[in-house]
Amino acid sequence: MTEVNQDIDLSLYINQSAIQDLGPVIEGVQVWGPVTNQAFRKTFLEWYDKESRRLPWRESKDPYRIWVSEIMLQQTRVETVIDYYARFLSAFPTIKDLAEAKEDQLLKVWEGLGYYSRVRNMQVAAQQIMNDYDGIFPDNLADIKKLKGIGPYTAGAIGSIAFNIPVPAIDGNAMRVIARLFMINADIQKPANRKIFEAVGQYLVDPDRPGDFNQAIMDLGSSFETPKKAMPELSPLRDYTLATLTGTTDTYPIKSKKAKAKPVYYQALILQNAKGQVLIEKRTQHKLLNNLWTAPLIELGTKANQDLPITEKLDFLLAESKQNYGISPIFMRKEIGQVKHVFTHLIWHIQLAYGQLTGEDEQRINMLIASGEEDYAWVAPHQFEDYAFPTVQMKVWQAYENYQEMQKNK
DNA sequence: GAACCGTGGTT
DNA sequence: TAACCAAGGTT
Repeated sequence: MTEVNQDIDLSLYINQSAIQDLGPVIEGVQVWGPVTNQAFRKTFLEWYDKESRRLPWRESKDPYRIWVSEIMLQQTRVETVIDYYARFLSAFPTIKDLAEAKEDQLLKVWEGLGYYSRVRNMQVAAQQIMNDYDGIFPDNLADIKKLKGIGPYTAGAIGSIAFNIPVPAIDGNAMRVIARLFMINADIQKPANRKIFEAVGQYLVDPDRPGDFNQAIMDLGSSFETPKKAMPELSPLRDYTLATLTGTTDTYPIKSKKAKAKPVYYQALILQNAKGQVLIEKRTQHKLLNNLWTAPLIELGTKANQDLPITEKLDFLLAESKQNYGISPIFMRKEIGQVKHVFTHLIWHIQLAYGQLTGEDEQRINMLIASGEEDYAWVAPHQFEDYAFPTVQMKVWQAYENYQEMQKNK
């Protein structure tokens, strides 16, 4: 089989770098030998001991705390996580608290952090721990991997950090660092290629200090070995990193492009009752933003039927609100603003329409709410603490507020 | 295995 | 500004 890093002949660098011996070929990757590996770990961990970042979740080895931090950090920046981390632990200090919490409360604490299934899965896992492991976080990799929301990376991270299990934690940082170490020509976007990095990572990881080793990779990946504008010549591993030795840092890792986000068009209904409260709806039965609250949304499709004249569009809205909500606002006179929100794979374009409800409409809605079967609620502006809103809805509130300000100034 | 699932910062 | 990116996992 052709080597994945055939572009480079490692043997040429022996004694021309920190590489001293040749090792095995692992998943097609020619790596350095045991002598170099020992020196590499020593250099790396000495750097980590001196230069590691001080982060809240590094103050404790409590597996629960490590777990919470690892879930929050998935696809999320360190600076963003810090505040959420403190608030989450304050709201749910133990696994038991998490297992017994109400979902609405969970989502409220997670509000704005995104990828909301993370916190739902975490609660399921907390319940698994209560039921299957007597409330004690499992201390072996096989059981850790059984927990909902914990995949190969997170299992490795928790296992190595909290329990000193000698395994790698292969995330984006690790794949980038390892790809540059050995000039690995494998597309890190393809799931099948992750086994290459796991195998090489397993070879590299320090068996005595796996947690520190894995966190050292995180720190390196966020300092000198960043995706863009890397400063490889300042890295403690510069003499071990083949991409640095050959000036090819920007070539690695190889990564194919993702699909572009597609537009979807919506109308948001800002429906006011006599008290000036606005109707909101819980997104049950959805996958995106499930169980979070938004203004009633009417999907118009993937094409802007923006070409419709306003009057026709508003007639359409009246028909839709009658059909979807059983109501006919006495006036839905115009579009009062617009919101654009970008998700990973979707772009929402939302037009806001304002309507005042008749007493009859309001009564009908109130009966729905009182019956407990429909997920509607009235909220006063700036009195939102009881409901979890996604960021897109916060933008809708902002647009509505802007409209009200404009009216006031007229 | 590809598509899905959020948000905010950087380039 | 559009594209890319960040300590991924589930379906």
